[in-house]
Amino acid sequence: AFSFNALLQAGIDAEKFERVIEAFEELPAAISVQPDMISHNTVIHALCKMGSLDEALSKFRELGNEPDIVTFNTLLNALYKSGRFSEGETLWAEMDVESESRVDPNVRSYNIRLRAMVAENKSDDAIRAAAEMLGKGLKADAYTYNALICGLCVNGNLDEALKYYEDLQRKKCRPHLFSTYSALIQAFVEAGDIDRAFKLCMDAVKRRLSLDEALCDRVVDGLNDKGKTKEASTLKIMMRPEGYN
RNA sequence: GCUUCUUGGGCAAUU
Repeated sequence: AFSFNALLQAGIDAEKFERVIEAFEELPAAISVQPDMISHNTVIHALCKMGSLDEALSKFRELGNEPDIVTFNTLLNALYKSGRFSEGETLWAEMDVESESRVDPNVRSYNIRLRAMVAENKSDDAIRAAAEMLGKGLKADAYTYNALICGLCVNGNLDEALKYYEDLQRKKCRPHLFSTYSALIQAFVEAGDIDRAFKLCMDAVKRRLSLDEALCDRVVDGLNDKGKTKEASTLKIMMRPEGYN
């Protein structure tokens, strides 16, 4: 069944979703393999990716008590991503409920949900959910921080974003630094806090991270507007790709 | 142990 599952996954990688469904329906009888949970999850993933979310959901219902954490995560992600936030929340509640078929949300589940919450401009809910996650003993990872920081920046919740950023500095997990820094710097530029933006640029340089040129130019312009020409030229030199001389 | 689920811009990656 491993090679059967690998075949299904290969179909997803190649974006031949109809072929995945076909193979899932026809091959087991033809080559006498028993689809396992991974097979079911893979085909549900394929249905989600081809936009047949409702079909994916009915496959999920057919599984009864079988669905595992991957099944839930796949469907939650698809629901949230396609703008069906409240249905996602309903499914979350179903997963998170006390019953014999209970499935404990893991860090990935929370990461998926946190992204959805900030995308819905529900920063407070996201902050609460993150705290709840930590309260359960789950550890925030790079995805968690990235989702929170980028989402809070976009929502203009800069104080909270900075808190998570500082929190992140103390951890050793490696976030996706490019988007984390880009989101923070852009948000502070737009909020007119050019000093903070400059400081973040310098932090990024220290981490040997090359930032987006256009964004750096905006910081340079902002510094010049404030008469901070020394900082402006520092940043210009630091950011030059052929720099370090 | 190996196959399924969440973020990601560029560069590079010895045939």
